[in-house]
Amino acid sequence: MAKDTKERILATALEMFSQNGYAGTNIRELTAALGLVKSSMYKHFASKEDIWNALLDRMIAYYGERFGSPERLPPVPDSPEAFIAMTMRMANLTIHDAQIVMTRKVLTLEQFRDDRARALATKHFLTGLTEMFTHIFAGMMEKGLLRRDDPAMLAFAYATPISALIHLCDREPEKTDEALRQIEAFSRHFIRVYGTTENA
Amino acid sequence: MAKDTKERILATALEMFSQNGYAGTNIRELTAALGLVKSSMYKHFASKEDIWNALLDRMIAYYGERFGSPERLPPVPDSPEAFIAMTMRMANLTIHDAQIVMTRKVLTLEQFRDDRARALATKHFLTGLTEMFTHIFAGMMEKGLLRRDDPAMLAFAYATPISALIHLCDREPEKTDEALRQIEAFSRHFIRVYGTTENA
DNA sequence: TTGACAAGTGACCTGCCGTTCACTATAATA
DNA sequence: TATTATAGTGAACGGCAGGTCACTTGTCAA
Repeated sequence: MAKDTKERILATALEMFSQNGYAGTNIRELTAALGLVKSSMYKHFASKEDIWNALLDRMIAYYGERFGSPERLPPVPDSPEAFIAMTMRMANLTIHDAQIVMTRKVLTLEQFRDDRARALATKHFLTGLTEMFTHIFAGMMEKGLLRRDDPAMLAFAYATPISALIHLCDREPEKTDEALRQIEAFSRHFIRVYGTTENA
Repeated sequence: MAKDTKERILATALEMFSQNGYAGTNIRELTAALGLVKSSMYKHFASKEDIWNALLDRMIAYYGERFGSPERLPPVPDSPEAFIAMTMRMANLTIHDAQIVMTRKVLTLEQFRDDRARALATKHFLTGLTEMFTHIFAGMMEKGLLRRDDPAMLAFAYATPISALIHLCDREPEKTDEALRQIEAFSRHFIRVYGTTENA
């Protein structure tokens, strides 16, 4: 085994932390899953907590480069159907991407004891999505696709129901299909209520 | 110390489990908080897991008797203002009642490893509130307070944003006031969008 | 060829975990 | 008063947790 051991430790730690939590994970199991012995871990990290901090650094950095900069904002859709399609693309990605799912789970489990996890959880679960949709809705209002209203309020009203269904999928993955159907139904409902043209 | 020790153990367990999780809680601290020594716990419960199961039994029973029966459904409001007032009453209760807050937190922390916690979490966070508002909105539509639409979809669209803000309060209690203001603003927005009469 | 270094090992340490058990104190019951 | 059940105690348990360390191995540069 080569130089990527540090990466593999982080990957496995994310897996185990997201399933059993930080306190419920031990170094023996973690390293054994990599075909190593627990003392080997200390060649790469100073402690268990060090792994946790490195993981959080990663998550924070990843979130920042992915959603932090304005140029990363998605393009404003050109039609109601394009808006629904974009929603479904995002939902599918965020529900099926193992990395993202594990990140959400670990933030869920550690949000009450770690301040950085707490802050990142709020971004992931609430403000991040809302800000993104605020931008999109402002654009759609300019294009005449949505009735004029407070884009931030609409974004909040749109992002949080979807977020609730994403959490449901994290909790009960067997309900994923049902949740995706519900997301689409809600998206269509939303367009029906807030849209300007009543096509399809 | 008397016969209510069992109750006090359960109460303290809920406190500690909701803060540090099941794995992050130990019997020594738990009993010490009650002025007892750890071995005393075993006069009341067979094991740590036994405490956990008893706690879950309680939570499930409490939820059932509180929200399970149809006669426990709240009355349908008679005006938009009454609806908003009811929402704020509910929100204040659920955000400030320590017992309820701890229940939500513990379900959040254990939802991925315990099947009963998983099921109860979905009820608490999603289906319970949604069903309640489905009933309320159906009644409000009958009374002509809401435009005719699918009450279940409206309930989902109303309950989940509020639920998201409740979770925010659990995570960052210092944002409680802001969250309550946001809930009221959202509630007014909702009435503006879905209501039939446009009075304040 | 040698030396230095990075990666991995296994034995060992300390400390805490949940749990058991023989015991005591108390208070109600017979 | 003697008996019995209940609640609480403290010492001890085996086990496993995170962590340290002297050591081996492999790689590569000097």
